This record gives sequence, C-alpha cells and structure tokens, in this order.
Amino acid sequence: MIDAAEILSDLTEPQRQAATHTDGPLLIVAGAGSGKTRVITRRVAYLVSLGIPPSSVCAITFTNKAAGEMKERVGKIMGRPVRDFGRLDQAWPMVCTFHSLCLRVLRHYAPMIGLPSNFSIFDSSDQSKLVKEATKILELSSTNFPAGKVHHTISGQKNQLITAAAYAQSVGDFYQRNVARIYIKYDELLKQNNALDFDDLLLKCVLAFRSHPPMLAELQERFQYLLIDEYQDTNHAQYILAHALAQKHRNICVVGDPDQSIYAWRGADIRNILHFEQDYPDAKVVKLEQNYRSTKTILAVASKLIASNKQRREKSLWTENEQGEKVKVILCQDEHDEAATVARMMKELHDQQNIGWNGMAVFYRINALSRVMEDALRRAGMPYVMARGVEFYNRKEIKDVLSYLRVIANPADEVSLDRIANMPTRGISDGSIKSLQGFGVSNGVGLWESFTRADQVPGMTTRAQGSVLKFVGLIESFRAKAQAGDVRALMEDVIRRSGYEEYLRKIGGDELEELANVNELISSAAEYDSEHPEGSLEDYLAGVSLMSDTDHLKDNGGAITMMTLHAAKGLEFPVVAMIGLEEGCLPHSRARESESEMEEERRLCFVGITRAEQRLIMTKALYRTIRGLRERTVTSPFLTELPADDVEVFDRTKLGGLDRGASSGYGSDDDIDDALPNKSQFKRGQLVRHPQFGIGKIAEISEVGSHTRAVIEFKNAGRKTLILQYARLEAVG
DNA sequence: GTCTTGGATATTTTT
DNA sequence: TATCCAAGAC
Repeated sequence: MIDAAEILSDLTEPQRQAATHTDGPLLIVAGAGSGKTRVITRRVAYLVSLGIPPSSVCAITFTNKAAGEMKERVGKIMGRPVRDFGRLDQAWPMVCTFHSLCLRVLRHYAPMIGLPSNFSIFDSSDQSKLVKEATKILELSSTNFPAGKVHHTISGQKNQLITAAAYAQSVGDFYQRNVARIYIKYDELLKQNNALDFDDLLLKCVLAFRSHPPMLAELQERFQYLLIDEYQDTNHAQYILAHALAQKHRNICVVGDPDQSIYAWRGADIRNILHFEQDYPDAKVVKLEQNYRSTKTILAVASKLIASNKQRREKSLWTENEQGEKVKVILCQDEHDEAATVARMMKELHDQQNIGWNGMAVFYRINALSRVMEDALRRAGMPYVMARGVEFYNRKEIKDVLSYLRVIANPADEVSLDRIANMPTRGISDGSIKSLQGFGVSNGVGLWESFTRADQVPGMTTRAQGSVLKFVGLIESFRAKAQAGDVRALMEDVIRRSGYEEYLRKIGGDELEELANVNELISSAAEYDSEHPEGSLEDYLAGVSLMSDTDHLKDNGGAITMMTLHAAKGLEFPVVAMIGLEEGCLPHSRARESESEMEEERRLCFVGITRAEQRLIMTKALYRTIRGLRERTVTSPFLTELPADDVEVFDRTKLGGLDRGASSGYGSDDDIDDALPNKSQFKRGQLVRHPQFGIGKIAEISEVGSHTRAVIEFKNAGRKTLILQYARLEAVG
C-alpha cells in the first residue's frame, strides 16, 4: 500500500491542495517552472493511495514523450511500474495521449460501432497522398488546391468536429466549396483504404459517443478520475471528448498555463482553459505561482512581457531564487556578428564560469536562423546538437517495412500496397499498377483483389502478371505467418523474403545506415513482443502509428542545444540565448495582422525566456540576409516591452567595425525605440506603401489597446487590417 | 530506374 | 538564395 503522507511530504501548500483535491472539477493553473509534473504525478499516486482502483484513473497528455515520462514517475512513486498494453482494458492507471486513448476506444468498441478493427492509421504523408489523389479525381488543379493547404483546412475542420457533409453545407466561396468536395472525396478514399487519419481518431470517437450512448456510459463509469495535462493546447475535439468522459462523475482535473499556449495554428483553443470556470462554476482553482527554475530577474522580464497580453488570466510568478544577472540584450550588426557574439559569450561562460555545454541552448523562431549559428559554433569548435526531430518513423526504410506490415494486416490499405508493390523492384511497373487499378475500377473491386486476379487483367504482359501473382503469394504467406502473433519474427521474415534487406545492402554502400535503422525497428518489435504476450500485428501497428520520435532527441551528450522556440517548451537550461528578436521573425511576419496572433508570438517569446535558469541573452541583428536579400531589420516590439531595470543593452552596431572584446558599448532604451516606426505620421486618408501589398490609402485608424490598427484599402491587394507598429508601412507623399 | 532540370515556395509540428 | 518536388530524359 502506498503511504499518502509520504507522497505529499515534499509538496508546498498550493501543490498539496492541487494533489489532494479529489472530487469535483479542478483547474490547476501551473505557471512556468512551478513543479507541474511533480503535482500531477503525486496526484495520480495519491488517488490510488486512497484505494481508488488504478484503472479508473486516466491521465491524458499531448505527446508520447510526456506520457512516457509521467508513466515512469507515477510508477516510481507507486513502487511498481505502470504497465501499458496499449489497450483499453488494463488494470493500471491509463496514462496516454488523446490520440492513443481514442485509438484504444475505437479498437475496443470496433464491433459495436461497425468499424473493422484492423484499420490503418494514415500519417501526414499518407494523408497528403490521399488529398492529392482526391484533387486529381475531381479534376481540380493542384496549383489552386495545394495538398498541404487543403489538408490543413480539412484537418482544421475535423478538429472542429465538422464532418465533410457539414462543411459542404456551411461554406460559400469557390475555394471552400471545392475544398469541401475534396474533403468528401478524401474521406471516401480513407474508407476505401480502411484507414483513419490522426484527426479521425478524435472525430470518430466523439461521433461514436453521440451515436452509442451505452458505450459512452461505460467509459464514463470506467474513468472516474480524469486528468488533462497541457490543457491550454487542447483543440475543440479534445475539449468535447474530455468533457463527455467527465460528464458523469465530474472529477476532471485540468492542468495548464494559458501563457504557454503556442499551438493555436494547429487548432489549440486557449479559451478552453480561460473559460473552464464557466464550464464548471463549482470548480476549485489552484494557482501554482512559485517558480523553482529561474532567477528573480529572468522572471521579472518574463512577467513584464506577458503582461501585455489581454487574452490571459492574471497570474504573478514569484521565486525565492536569487536575483541573478541582468538579461543581456545585444544589438548586433548582422546575423554573422550575432552568431559569433553568442558563440563567444557561451564560450566565456563555459571556460570561465564552468558551465557545461549541455547547460546551454540557443532558441530561434524559425529553423532558417539555425544555419549561421551552426556555422559559428562549428568554426569555434564548440559542440552542439540540433533538436529537430530525427524522424525515425518518417524515414523511407522504416515506412517501407511498416507498409509491408500494414498491407499484411489490412489488404484494403492501397496507399501502402502502392508503396511496396515494386519496392524493391520485382517487375511490377507503374504501368502495370495503372492497369490493375483500372481493372479494379471497372470490376468494382479493390486494388488487392485486382492483384490476386492479375491473370485476368488486360493490358499487362504475361510476365508482369506473373510478377504480380508471385508478389500476391508472398504477401499471403506473410499473412499466414502473422497469425502466430510474433511481430519480430514476421518482420524479419518480411525483410528477408521480400528482398528488401538485399536491396538495402545494395544501395547502402559501406554505411548501411538504412539497414541499421531497420534493425532498430526489429528490436523495437522484439520489445513489443516481450511486453505484450497477447499482442497481435494489428495492435503493434496501431501503437507504432502514433509514434514519433521527438523522444530520440534527449541525451545531447555535452553539447549546446539548438532548437526552435516551439521545441523548447517544457525544457530548461542554465543559459539560454534567443536570437532574431526582430520584427518579422519574432513576432513572425505572418502573425502581424491580428492581435491574437501577436499574443501567441508574445507567449512564444515568454516560453523562451522562462526556459532560462540563470542567464538569458536576447539578440537582434541590424541587418539580416533572408532569402538572399540583405535587409535592414526593425527591432522586435517584444524587446521594447521588457523592463529597463532588468536588462542590459549592448549595442554593437555603433562599434564601427572594431568588435573584438568590445562588449562594453552600453546603450540605452532609446536605441531600441529609435528602431521602431514613428506612428504619428499615419492618419486617415494618408497614402502608404506596404512591402507586400503596395500602395494603399488608410480608410480607418483606431487604437486597440497598446496598438494602433489601421484599415487600409490597397490598390491591388484590396482591404486589409494591419497593426501599424508591426506592418512596415511607409508614408507616401 | 535513376539522373536532371525547371518551377514554385519559403513558420512553428504532434498525433 | 536554397531547397524541395514533379515531370521529363537517358
């Protein structure tokens, strides 16, 4: 039995309140660095210590990584590992992602809701392929309807729980009407492939809740205690899902920080957390405001910045940590100067302050900024790692092998079938595939059945038909083998007998990196087999489809970490440098036109700042070369929002070429203000020029909070609403 | 089946 | 400017 007192022994009072509130809705507003993970893990353990059956506790996270960490920590506190068989019916607390939960539900209730349980899950590249196919079938131009954009729209609709039919009814203009047609076609194709996309997992689950009340009732009974992490990043579908599950017992605990919501662009709705108390008027609210991570100075800088946001709830972070050094704001000459300066400062900290390389990080808004920084570090001989997802599961060889398995498990999966039919080459040409597809269409059968009847398909040589039938025999023998449920054995057999291994050896040269990756996949399958004695190929595939591998990027082995601000969320480093604090970069140029986007950019900046424990460096380059064009930049408004007392500005742009060691040019805030456009020159009727939209006339101008917003009629680009401080407007005449 | 070339395109990224 | 992708050449 776990001892409740021990679980709670090292929690502060607010943390304790959050961990021990058992019944009724609970909102934990967890400020940056306030010990959030500690609180949630203790809470789960505490619930179990009260005698609540572990299986009735469900903690939902956003990433596999977060789920994995939480599982481990909960297991540690409970004194036994949290086992996870990837199924709905298990005796441990369920700690998983939204998608994983939905997948378990859909598979568990598949017979009830009329879903074949061997469905494939399509990842984003499969999804794009289907969107392209749908666009083509409808004879729409792929230029006017680019797959990426269309898919983003469809995904957005699904996350809003808007089905294809509903979307088709609601939309008006030409573009949307056609996207709606593509959406409908795309869904048909998914169905044909017996596949769901990521968004479907959520959508179908909610739809099943609505159409099958007994199923929902069962789940509500099962999950008496719900906990949702990173609640500020939930989208509408997730919101509905969570509340549907919580409706009966109302023991829903949500944890998050509105100030760290940075995923609106993929559907996150910050209002979910801001309005929690309207959803549950009897909710208990616990604010975790003590920060254990950063110095007083860093915290002050972060707080002052985020205070400019309106879409937030008041929260005041405080810390008992030391005051710390002032935040260094460095105005650099250009990106090379910037990179060299950051490198030099980090080297100094390493050599003189004895700070390890892995205690330092460089953050940037867009990946494009990493290049020059990387060069500078390499030239200085400093170790670094780039934390962009290595994307193990997106690698060609991994996808190829998994495609074999998917075809074996799900004969309807034509996207995978098409991928592997001639991989490695076995005499099944594109032409043959076309003939097979044609046969399928005219006989009303799927592609797989066409394959099995290749000898009846016109337009193919006997030889090609033979190749196809041989392939069919191969897959069928794999299917027979799959029955045994030994995934590793099957996978090895597939790689060997399909000729894929030989193919990799042939193309691999000396490195054989691809083969090594495939071997890693085999080991992971072996692991799956041993952990899931009752497992099946279908279960394995279901689990693996939701994997990505940001988790692979830990253990940087003593190197400076470079990453985007988005990737930095949840991490912490003694020393942080944020580069590119310029208008158009942070805030990003695409976010200039609405207040809410600006606020998200500000939150992004806030997230970056609050990653720093001891020292923070923020840089800006006066000139930056973007896409080959060297342009003078404008200082980020965020820099001007920082409290002057807590920052030290070093202006390197006035050093006149002598730069070595000259980190003394102590500038004032004027330097920053000088760089901002003077807004008073703009009034109604004024003619202006915009770098993108050209010439226009200000039709309306208004103060919105701290910003001046102008509605401008552009000659060529039409009517736009711009925020003066951020739009690089030039007065004309 | 692989190499070449032209054209478009250029945030952030998990599941 | 650089990179990615699709379509065409060998």
